[in-house]
Amino acid sequence: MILPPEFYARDTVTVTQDLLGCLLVHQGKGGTAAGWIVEDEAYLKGDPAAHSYRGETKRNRVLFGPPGRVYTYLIYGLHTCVNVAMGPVGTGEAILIRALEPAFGVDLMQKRRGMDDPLELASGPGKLTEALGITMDLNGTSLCTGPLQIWSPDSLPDRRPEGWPGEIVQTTRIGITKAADRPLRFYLKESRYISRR
DNA sequence: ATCAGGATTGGCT
DNA sequence: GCCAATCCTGATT
Repeated sequence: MILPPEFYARDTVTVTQDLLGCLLVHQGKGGTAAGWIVEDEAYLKGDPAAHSYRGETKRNRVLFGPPGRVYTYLIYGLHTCVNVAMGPVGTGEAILIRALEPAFGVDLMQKRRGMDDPLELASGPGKLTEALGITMDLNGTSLCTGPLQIWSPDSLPDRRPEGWPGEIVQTTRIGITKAADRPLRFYLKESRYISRR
């Protein structure tokens, strides 16, 4: 089943861990594709590394809306990254989804990425958006009612992500310069589908 | 109006 | 390991 609004209306770090093993599904142009979430990061209130740190702007305004909405942004003029807006209205917290294990629509993901290796299809924040066809027009849509959704792994008992349920590893976040020491990155220890750098 | 820099990736040394 | 690609946003002049 699709994760309900109540799932997101909880502590951000808790939800960041609970999202591991859940299925990110996108019903987009060209078809549907999905992957298990195996790596993600939390960006909190008062966090210098968070896009919301300097207050609300045109770009980050969905972060300050209700939890459970999609926040997308363009990085390095090349790649789209996808987040879940978190915290009560006005808080501006977020969860960055960093890596997926391909699960459904793998052929479509391969076509979009222009490569075959399942280990490389969605093992990074820019890779996974390309593989699922996630673009900036999804910014602000609801994960509970929109074309991009997150499903509970318990509702799909026939297939399981590698290493789930299992040990969750917590480390520092990747690719940031501010607040680089905060341990807010989480991933499934036994998964081979984690981002490299 | 201008400009520095970024929650990345892929290719080359 | 190093570096270019590529462009939008936010801060500054």
